[in-house]
Amino acid sequence: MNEKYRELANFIFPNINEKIKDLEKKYPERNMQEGEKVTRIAPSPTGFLHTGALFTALVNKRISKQTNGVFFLRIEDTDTKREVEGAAGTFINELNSFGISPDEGIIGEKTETGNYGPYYQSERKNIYKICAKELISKGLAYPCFCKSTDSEELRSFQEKEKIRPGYYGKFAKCRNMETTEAIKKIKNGEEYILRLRSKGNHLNKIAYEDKIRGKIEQAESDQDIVIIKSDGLPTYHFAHVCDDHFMRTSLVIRGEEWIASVPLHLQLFEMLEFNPVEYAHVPTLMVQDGNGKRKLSKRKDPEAACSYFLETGYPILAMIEYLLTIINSDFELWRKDNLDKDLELFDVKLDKMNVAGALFDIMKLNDISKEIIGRMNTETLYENAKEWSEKYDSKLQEKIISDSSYIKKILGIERENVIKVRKDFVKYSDIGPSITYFYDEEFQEDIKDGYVFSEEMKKDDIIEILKEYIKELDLNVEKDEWFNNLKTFTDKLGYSSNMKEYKKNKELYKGSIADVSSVIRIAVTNRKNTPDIYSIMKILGKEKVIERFNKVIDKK
RNA sequence: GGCCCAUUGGUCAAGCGGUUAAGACGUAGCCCUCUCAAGGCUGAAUCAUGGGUUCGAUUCCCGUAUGGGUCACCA
Repeated sequence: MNEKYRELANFIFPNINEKIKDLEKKYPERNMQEGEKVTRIAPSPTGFLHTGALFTALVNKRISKQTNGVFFLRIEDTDTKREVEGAAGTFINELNSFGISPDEGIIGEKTETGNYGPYYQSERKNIYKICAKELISKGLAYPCFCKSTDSEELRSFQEKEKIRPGYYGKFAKCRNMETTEAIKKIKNGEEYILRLRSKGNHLNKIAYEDKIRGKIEQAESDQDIVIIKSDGLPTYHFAHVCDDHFMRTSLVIRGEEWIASVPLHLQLFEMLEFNPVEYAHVPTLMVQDGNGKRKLSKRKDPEAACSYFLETGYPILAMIEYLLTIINSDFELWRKDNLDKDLELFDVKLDKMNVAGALFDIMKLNDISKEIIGRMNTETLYENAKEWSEKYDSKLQEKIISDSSYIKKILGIERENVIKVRKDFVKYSDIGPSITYFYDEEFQEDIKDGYVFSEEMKKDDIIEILKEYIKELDLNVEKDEWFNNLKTFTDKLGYSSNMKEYKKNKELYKGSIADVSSVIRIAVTNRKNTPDIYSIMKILGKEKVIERFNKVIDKK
C-alpha cells in the first residue's frame, strides 16, 4: 500500500533526497525561554506598505520585544503574477522608517540575516518539495490533473445544487486516481498540481484558542486544497505551515482575514507532524464610508498607504502612538501618566485588544500629532523639519538651509514657554504655508489679491493707526512694556485698551485694542490669525515692519 | 447563501450580575484673551433588538437585525 505512494513520490521528486527529519536538524528549535515569542511579518511584495500591515507589524514587533523574543521578516513571493518589482525593498524601507525593523530575516532588499533562511519564499522551493514529497509518500497528497475550467464547472454546479462548494470528498476527482495512471499522465507531459488528501470531516468541530479573540470554534476542513501550484511554487497555506515551522515561529499574529483558514492550517501541521503555532488575529483597520464602514482601500483612501504619513510629515512617534491607542485603549491613560517615559515601557496585551475592526480616525491622529510637535523644543522641531523637508518639501528645505538661525527664531515663537505651548502644527507640511509672511517673496504673493482687513474697518482709520504707530513703534523693549505702550497708543487714538470696558460701552470708543492689533497684524502678515504679533515683529525687525506699514498706506 | 467573528455616545473605548455607565478625540457654550492656537470650566450625546435565566441584567443564554471576514493554482 505504502509502496505505490512512495513510488509516486519518487517519480514526482526524483532529485529530492532529504527528509523532513533532515530539515528538523538543519533548522533546530530556537533556544528560547518560556514565554519568549518568535513573531514575524510576512508580506507579499505586491506594492507599498499598507497601513493595516504597519499595524500588524507593530503588534508583532512589540510582542516579540516585550517578551524578549525575535521578530523576523519573510517575503512571501510565491505569486509571480502579482509581484511588483522593488516592492520588497519599499516595504522594508518603510518599515524601518517607522522604527519597526526586524531583528532577523530580510533587513534590506538584498540583505538577510539569521539561521533560518532563506527568507524569500521563492528561494525555499526545496523545503516545500521535501515536505510535499513526504506527504505524497504517505498518501497524504496527490497529483491532480484538473484544469481551472474543471474547477469552475464544479463550482457552478455546486452553487446551482446548493451544495457546499469546493474540491473535497466525492467532488475530488483525482483523489482516487491510481498512482500508475497518475505517473502515466505525468509521463505524457500533462500539467498537474499537488493537492492535500484531507482526512477531515466537515461535520466535526475543532476549537482553538486565539490569543486575541479567545476560543474560536469552526468546522474541520475537508478540502483537498492545493499545496503546490503548477508553477512548482507552494500556496500560502502550505508555505505558511512549512515556513513557520522551520523558522520556528511561536506566535503567528496576522490579519483576521485568516481566521477562516485556521482549521486548514491546523490540519496541515498535524499531517506534517509539526507542533502547531499559536495564533492571534488582529482586526482590520476600517474607514468611515457613508453610514457604514469598510476596509481602508488603497484606491480611495490616501491614508491606506503608510507612505502618506511619511510624506505629509506626521512625526513617526505620532503614528506609533495612535496605533498603540487602537491596539490597547488603556495606552492613552498610561501615556498621560508617563509623558516622558519610553514607549517601550508600555506593555501591549493581546487579550485587551478590541476584536471589531477599528475606524481609522485621522482627527485623533492629528490631536496626538500636534501634541507631540507642540512638546518638541525648537532645536528638535528644527532638526525634524529639516530631515523631513529634505525628502518632501524642497521649498521649506531651502528656507532651512539658507538661514537656519532665522527659521529657528520662527519655529521658536511661543515654544520655549512650557506653560503655553503653541500647538498649531499637526504635521511638518503645515510649517511652510504658515510662515510665508516671514519671507518677502512669499509675502508679496500673499498680498497679490489685496489685504484681508475687515470690512468694518474704515480705510482712513487703518491709515491713521499705521501712520501714528510708525512714530511710536519700539521693539527694543520687553514684551510687557511693548504691550503697555500699545495700550497707551490705543487710548490716545480714541480706542479702548480695556476689552471689558469696551464691551460695556462700545459707543464711547472708535473701537478696541483688538481692532488696533488686528490692523497691525494684517499689515505685517496679511493674516487675521497669527501667533503673538510682538514676536513676529521682533523677528522681522523694525525696518521691515515699517516698510510693510508703508506698503499698506501707499496702496490705500 | 454556508460557516466564523463582532455590536456601549459621531469616533476610539473602560466595564466582566447591583456603577451617578470611566477616560480620550470630536462637538456646543462660557472663562481667559491683541487674533488664532493653547489652557481652564461646563454641557449635549451611548449599552442594536426581542425573548429568557435571575431578586436584579450593558454584563450570562437563545433568536432577530446590522456590520465585518471567508468560501482561488492570491496572499
